[in-house]
Amino acid sequence: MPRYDAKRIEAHWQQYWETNQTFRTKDTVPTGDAAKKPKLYVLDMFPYPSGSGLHVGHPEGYTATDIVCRYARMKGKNVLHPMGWDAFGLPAEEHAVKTGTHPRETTEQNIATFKRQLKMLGFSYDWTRELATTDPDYYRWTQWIFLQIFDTWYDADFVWIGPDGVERKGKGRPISELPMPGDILSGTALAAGESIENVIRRYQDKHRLAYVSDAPVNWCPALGTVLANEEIIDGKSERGGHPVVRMPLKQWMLRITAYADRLASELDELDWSDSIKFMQRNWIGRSTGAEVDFRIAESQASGGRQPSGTTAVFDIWKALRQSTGFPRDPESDVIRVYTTRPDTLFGVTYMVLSPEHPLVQKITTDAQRSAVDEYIRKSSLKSDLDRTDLAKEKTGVFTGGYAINPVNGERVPVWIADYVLISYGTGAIMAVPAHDERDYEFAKAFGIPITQVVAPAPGSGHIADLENSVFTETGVAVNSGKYDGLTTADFKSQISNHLSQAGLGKEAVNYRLRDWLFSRQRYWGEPFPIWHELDADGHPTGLMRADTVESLPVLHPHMDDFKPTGTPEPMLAKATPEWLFKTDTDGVKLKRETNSMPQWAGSCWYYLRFCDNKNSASFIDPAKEKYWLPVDLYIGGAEHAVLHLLYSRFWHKVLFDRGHVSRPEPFQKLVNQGMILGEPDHTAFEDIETGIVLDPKLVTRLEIEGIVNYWHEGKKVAKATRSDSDYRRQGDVAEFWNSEGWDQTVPKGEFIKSCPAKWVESAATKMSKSRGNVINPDDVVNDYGADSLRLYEMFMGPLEQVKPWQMNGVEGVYRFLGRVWRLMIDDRAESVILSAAVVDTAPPVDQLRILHKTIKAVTDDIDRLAFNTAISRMMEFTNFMSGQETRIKSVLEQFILLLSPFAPHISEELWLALGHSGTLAYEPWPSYDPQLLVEDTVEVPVQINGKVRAKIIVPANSDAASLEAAARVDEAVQKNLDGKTVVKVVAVPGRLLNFVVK
RNA sequence: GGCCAGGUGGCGAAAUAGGCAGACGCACGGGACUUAAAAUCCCGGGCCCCUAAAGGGGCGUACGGGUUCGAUUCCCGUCCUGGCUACCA
Repeated sequence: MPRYDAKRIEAHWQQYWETNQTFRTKDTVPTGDAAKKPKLYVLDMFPYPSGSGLHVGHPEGYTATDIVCRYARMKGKNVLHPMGWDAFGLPAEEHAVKTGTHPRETTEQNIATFKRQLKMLGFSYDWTRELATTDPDYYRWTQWIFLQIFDTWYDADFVWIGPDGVERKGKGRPISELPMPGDILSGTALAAGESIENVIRRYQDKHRLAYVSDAPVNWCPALGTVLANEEIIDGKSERGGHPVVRMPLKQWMLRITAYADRLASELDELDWSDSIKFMQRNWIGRSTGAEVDFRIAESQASGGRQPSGTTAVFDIWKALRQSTGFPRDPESDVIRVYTTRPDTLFGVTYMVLSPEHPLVQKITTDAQRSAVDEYIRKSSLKSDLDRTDLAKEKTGVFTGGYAINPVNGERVPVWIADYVLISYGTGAIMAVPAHDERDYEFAKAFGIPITQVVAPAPGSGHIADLENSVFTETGVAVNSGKYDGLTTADFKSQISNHLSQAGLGKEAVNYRLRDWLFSRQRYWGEPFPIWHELDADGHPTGLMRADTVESLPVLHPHMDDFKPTGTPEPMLAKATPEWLFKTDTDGVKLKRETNSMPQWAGSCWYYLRFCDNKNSASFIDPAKEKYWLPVDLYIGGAEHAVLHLLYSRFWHKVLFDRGHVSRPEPFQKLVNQGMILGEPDHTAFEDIETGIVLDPKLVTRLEIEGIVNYWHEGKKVAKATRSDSDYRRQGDVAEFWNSEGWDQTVPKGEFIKSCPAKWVESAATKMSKSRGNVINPDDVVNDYGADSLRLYEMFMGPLEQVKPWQMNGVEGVYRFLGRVWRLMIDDRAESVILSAAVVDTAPPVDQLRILHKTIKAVTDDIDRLAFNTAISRMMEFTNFMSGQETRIKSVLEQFILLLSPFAPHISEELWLALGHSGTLAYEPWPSYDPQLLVEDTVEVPVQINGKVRAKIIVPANSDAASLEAAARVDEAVQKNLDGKTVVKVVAVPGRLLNFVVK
């Protein structure tokens, strides 16, 4: 009983916090004096409640935020710290396919497990704000936000002043404000049998931020759904690693590309790590360059070469081009390319169309047609994986066609090759083998000429050796007619101007980011609040109607059979006709959209709902949004650095443009915790003869008379180790225990002579079920308690760093808590009573001093999120106090307050034992007296030529002269200075003294 | 291949406006308590050399250079590890 009993203490205080609603945040926006309290919104990335329960990686970030929140409450802040569940997703549905259990049931069970585990760790969440993305009350508003996006178009030219006073361009605006082109207004766009209203609706549908597209998508048969580009890695599904095929399907897309510029540029104002910002910018992949038109040569038969050189080229072209000017139909007689290096136009020696390019058929000559068709067929069969595998070998086929280089009139051959992607830029490139790596490889492979047009800038140290390597640096133009001698930068801006004046090209911006494929074919996702109109025969007309806000949420239909359809037909298409069809008030027949939303949808806006999770009239009360947003601190894994954070920022910006939220960015400060790796396994053996690493699971351990022998498939492979009692290492040699004692030292990497296997030390790796190295938080809490788990995860190392688990480390912090306990509790008494060493008198200066040092250090460290060093400072305090005969109660009290954010349960218990009642959660955070941090005397190292030769104790405020004087009388210093000439003395008062001698 | 982050004892790590390298913890060794063990408490420790010991000397923050009175910290080059990204024109 009087010993530190984590289990009893933790159960008691968790009960106390729950009964007293200790961490409930007031549901109203504070007014009057309360409004003067600063607010702090601290958010964890909410977990997907998987069937396997909490992983030790989860509490890492959650403990960090919990420390910040508990600290902030004591600092007098109004804290919002919620938790919820990202609960839609495939696993529950896959489970339903296997067992017939409804996904909702599985989800609810998993949530219950997660919730129990989180409560067991004593996090100070306001559980009244709990939400799950699968709650109809929640996804009602997910559907509502979708309708907002559906109702919005992007006006790229709209100029407006942001809330920060900065002028911005481009804004999402209501679809009703979309300007109509002249032919619609004049009625000339009217097709036979179609009303003008429908023509307008079709035009609007094309411009919505949520639109239906027929483009090729990634269909994953194994998962029974299409996947976003972002969900595919090396041509396989991110989830499960299943193959993916590309096929054209009608799918919902969100026009995230419209926001690409703002998503990139508005990162600047955020307090995120550079690497995350970099990854987001990289993903958006903005590049600037030019689009240039190459006219297709009139006839392949005409051998008449256009005059070479730059003479009047632009004039010739002006005459040739049609009067429509540059922005014209790219499928006519020009090949439009995108390039970031318009300065290399004179170096174009061929062009490449992607195999899917619409001009391929038109340009291909009869002689080449069969070869071209064969190449197209082959590349369409290639999965993305094959394309990556063959990345080194360039392939392609000549079409037989030629195009005219607009700057010099040269005829250049047009090829097709799958290294040019239809989905980026214009799907066609001008190839400059001299100055582009890929073009260089291709030209070398097919014997295409290489023309140098950029020379290294004088003095740059670069050389251009085009026989053997490509030159991609910037430099000075050569072989470029009148542009010769211009630097790359000057050339770029001049040529862009000239091209655009001549109507041959224009400056252009391209993004790597593609529009977001937003539909899935699964059951367990939000249904779309959209209906498709049907004509009298029951065929879709292509026109859509949105559900009214009042009719939300669109609930899932009841289904007993969760087997995928095996085709791209969505699961919801198997619903009953009652769910699928209705006749609208105007008599039009409607069919429901049967796709569902991807898992990302719910997580795009949950941080908003936490502020106001019971609101049935609106997704969030604007006053609450204004008060709580932005999230002040957002902590989660780096795996969400790109997708989740990009998607939710996009949604937030749409909501902002439409006036539903007051700021353009949701997450002010973002921190990514580093992954916790599995404990390195010391039992691994490599067969000396074959070099094969043996599966530790197949190695049997047999202990005879203190010697551990290992057997693998009937063969003795090694003896010794796992436990440290029979293995030890000193420097580069290992020693093994055998019957004679410690064996002779053996060089590292070898093993005991008689053993046909050598020792292999395995590195720490990701925790995974297959490796069997998953640590279950339940076990840790059971053995050591929640406070120890929390403390250990914070003590392991810097929050953002990847670090391996070591169960011994938990033991260490557990011992620390035991020491703290015994510092003040009499552990031989029957009940929890203060130890006799604790006295309530005025503290001696040394106890006071270390207390105030600790207060400062811990406070600063929490502010920096440097929890590992904060804990080590508290350990130092404890070590010091353990050695004190009497410990002053007031000192211990202040210390307990410092400890409480880290180890709240034991702290509450000790606070109570120290004579307080109730919780310490809102006690004022200790402050320190700077006077007490100043020592009277300091020890200063004395260096001779940079080497420490002595240490002197001097008054803390000694100046340079008195430092030197004190050092010169020191015996060791004198000895070292003897017979030498002091050339120079460097004195840093309070820190160091250095004699430079000869 | 490109970009980013990092390389410090047996291990996790600490210390950078350039100033005593290795705090704190683990593991290890020695001791105390105990019939014994566990628990707890105390002491030790980067490596190498000299010394019986006290003590002293040398080398040390991946490697090679540089700047400086002084470099784990700044600069240049090399090697290695982790992460992201991979034909984005």
